[in-house]
Amino acid sequence: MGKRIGVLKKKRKFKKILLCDLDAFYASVEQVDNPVYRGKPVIIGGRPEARGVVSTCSYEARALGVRSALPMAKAMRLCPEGIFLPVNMNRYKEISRHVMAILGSYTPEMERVSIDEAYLAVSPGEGEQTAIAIREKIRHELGLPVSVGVSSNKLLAKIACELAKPDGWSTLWKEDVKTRLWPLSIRFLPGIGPVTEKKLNRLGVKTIGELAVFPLDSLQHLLGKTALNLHKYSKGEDDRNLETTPSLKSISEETTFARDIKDSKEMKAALMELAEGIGYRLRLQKMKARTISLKLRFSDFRTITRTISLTEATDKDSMIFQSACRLFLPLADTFPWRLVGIRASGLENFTQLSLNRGEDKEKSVTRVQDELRTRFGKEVLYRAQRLFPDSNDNPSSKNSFS
DNA sequence: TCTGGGGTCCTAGGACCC
DNA sequence: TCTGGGGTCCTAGGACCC
Repeated sequence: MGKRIGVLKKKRKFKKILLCDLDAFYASVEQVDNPVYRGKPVIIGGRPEARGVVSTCSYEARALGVRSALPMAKAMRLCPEGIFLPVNMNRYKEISRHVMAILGSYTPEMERVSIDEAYLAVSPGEGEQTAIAIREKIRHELGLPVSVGVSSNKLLAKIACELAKPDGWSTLWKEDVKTRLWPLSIRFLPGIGPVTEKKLNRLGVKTIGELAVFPLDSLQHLLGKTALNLHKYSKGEDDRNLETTPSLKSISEETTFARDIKDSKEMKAALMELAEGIGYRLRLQKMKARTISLKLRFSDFRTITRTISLTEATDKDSMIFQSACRLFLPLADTFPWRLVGIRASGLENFTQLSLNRGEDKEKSVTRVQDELRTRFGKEVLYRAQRLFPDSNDNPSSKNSFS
């Protein structure tokens, strides 16, 4: 009887899922801001002499073989006529806020995936019209191309968007799985990168269709827990919900030196800057971290991490710096170093209980510094610290490795 | 050709506790 | 004299994504 009721239950109308992804976002923003760049190979990235890589490039540059993560020096050889620009993150964030506001005006159910990408859930009848409207509105208000995929779940929406790029939109439904999903390379599935692709290729699995008919138990042997998800994906199944309010799990900053360094003093200065950056962002988020990790990359590109759990969560620059130094100490003679990073995890929300009256000197100095940083940026803060070194006498700066 | 930065999630071993 | 089993936390490394 119970089963019978289940069968009779009114069939649920499922929402449509849209994935909106701005095309070559940073490069497109630069082309909108500077019309002379339009139709030309625009390449955004770090300085080649500082070992920078390509962040994003316009489709004109892609046609010449330039790709994200390519070393800038190589991009310059591939594309000597290219327009090479530094990353102007503040500008991209500003545009991103505008884009997200437009997307949010179509539905409250939105998951922001990154600076240039978001999932939307809309009523069953509104998928295609919304895709068209969004593309027109973003083009009209901001001049930016955006691709949109429409389907019944995140996976198919994502792949539909991928297939629609650049500057298009498309759908990909469950009934299209065999004809349109299965012929695609397994690299279209989220979670399959170069390593997993190679593993699967060795088993003779190259397309999503081949993955779908591959025995699940052999797949689990090879890939563990992810096998089950991939197997579902290969059949176009995906039950992930939209995460409309994702929680932050960690905050990290890292820096690659322009040249490998050997000097512990230089390392200390770098750690200090990273610790201050992370402390600032923790306080901005009103969070404290229970775990601090140090990341080192050596000149041969070998990378190690060291982690310490604190007895009490912290948002203090000095505590983050000290923890990083403690982790670094046993490694102080393992140079030369190429990269150093600090990560704060085990994040806890906290609400400030004490008012300014009760705060100690370090706290009040930090608060003033944070305000400077928020208003004028970190370069201005550092200049102020050099001009008024007294304001920089918080305990952290007295620490050293020995 | 010499390989960024900021994230998430998974695995696996060991410590520790009951 | 031989050696449990489960749960949780911590740590290190790696794959992947944008």
